Amino acid sequence: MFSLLSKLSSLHSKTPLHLPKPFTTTPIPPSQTTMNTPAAASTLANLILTSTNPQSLTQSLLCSSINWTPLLVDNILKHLWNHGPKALQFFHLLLHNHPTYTHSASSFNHAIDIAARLRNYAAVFTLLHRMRSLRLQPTPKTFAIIAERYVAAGKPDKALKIFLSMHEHGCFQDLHSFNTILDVLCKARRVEKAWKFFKVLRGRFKADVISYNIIANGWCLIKKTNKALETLKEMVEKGLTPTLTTYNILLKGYFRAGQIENGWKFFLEMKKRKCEIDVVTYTTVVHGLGVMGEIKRAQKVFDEMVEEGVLPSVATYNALIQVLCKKDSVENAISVFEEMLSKGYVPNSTTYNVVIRGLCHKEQMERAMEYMDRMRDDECGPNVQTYNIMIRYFLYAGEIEKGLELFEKMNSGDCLPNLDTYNILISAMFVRKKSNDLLVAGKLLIEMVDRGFMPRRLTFNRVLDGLLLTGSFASLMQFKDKPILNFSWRMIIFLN
DNA sequence: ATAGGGTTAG
Repeated sequence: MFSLLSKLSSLHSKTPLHLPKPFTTTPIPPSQTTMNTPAAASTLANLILTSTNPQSLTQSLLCSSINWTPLLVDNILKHLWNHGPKALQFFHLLLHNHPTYTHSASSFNHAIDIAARLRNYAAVFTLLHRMRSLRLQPTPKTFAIIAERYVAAGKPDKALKIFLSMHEHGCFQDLHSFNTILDVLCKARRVEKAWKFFKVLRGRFKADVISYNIIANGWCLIKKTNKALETLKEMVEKGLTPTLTTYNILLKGYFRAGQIENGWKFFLEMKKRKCEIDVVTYTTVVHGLGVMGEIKRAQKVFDEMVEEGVLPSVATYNALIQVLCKKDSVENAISVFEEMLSKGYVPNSTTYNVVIRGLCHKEQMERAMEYMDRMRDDECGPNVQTYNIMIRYFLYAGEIEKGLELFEKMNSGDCLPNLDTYNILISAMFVRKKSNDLLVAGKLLIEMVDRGFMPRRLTFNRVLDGLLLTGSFASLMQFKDKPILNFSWRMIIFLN
């Protein structure tokens, strides 16, 4: 807590420190005038995470003169993304207690997203109504968020229902929002449902090329390339003209379905027809050929694009580096990585993650760690995916302590573990058959549930069985008493 | 945040 405070004051050392009121127990952040830098959001997020007393947290966030802005609030909510309950606690704390600050529509959207992800639909609708009473009209984005969460929770009909009732919430449906709901369904692989819905309403919304592209892409995602073709045929019959995006969708569809020669022929056709193929087209082909092990051809296409004057993007490099890692050698992948640097490209977290995964796969954990450090030096620090890769491979190699060490590191910093992290760690706690590992698994299970993540039933049963068999259940129950209450409450819901 | 290209293990 005090190290946090010193970080806060070092951020704004020129501003005087406001002394806490005599009765407060929690240190108060110093006076801030422009506290909306990413660092400030991270510091405040950590303050919220580490606080155990809601009242003193309220004091800290309200008594100080933090200059609350929508951007700062949004950034804090993003930091707390993988700790939904804390994120909502913070949002409500400002909503109900701050004398002057009012949340923006964007912050409301974040809060609604988090509440919906926790499947707390009552809270979602309360927030929706609160938005309206504050005269912040819910936007089409708000409904897209709710629909997406409904679909993810296996309730696509609820998603359609909320879309159709948008106007009752003061937001009218148009072609944009129609396309959005179609995309939400398709991305969640509910293409059949999207297609039926589309056929009923395409006349009313005057479906355009984008609508058809969305549906075609959906069919491609579930590897039904023929269905995509049929859909596009229908589109042309309706007098709509395909765009380059349409062709790129189909091209990707062939490769994804493993129809590599169809994809290749289609690519040649695109070139012959003189439709201006772009960087996306080339990236699709490089990746598509590469994953099928056609490294030479992939490399050739990459060279060809440069000759044709189409500039590769970071995504193109990422595709090439990935397929080299998988089907060629990490060393060749790394030389492409270095080549990309020398040409002035700035690698992103995907680039690093691809390289790191390649190294891990070749059991070169130390080198992988070095690339993790390089990420820190660049602007993009290691993200959840980076940690998950490293932890997974450490555990896989039997280096459980190192995996746990990395977990502790992320848990105390500003990169919170997600559902994958917990699943990876918990399942590794059963390999050594040590009773202490089972205890750790139990703690992880409590922690994940406390943060709003739902364990799979199998995970839950394995952990409980393990604890009961080794007699560790009692000692687990002494692990902090507050989370356990929350834990049992949630478990009742979980077990119905 | 209206459509297309890079991260995911088994």
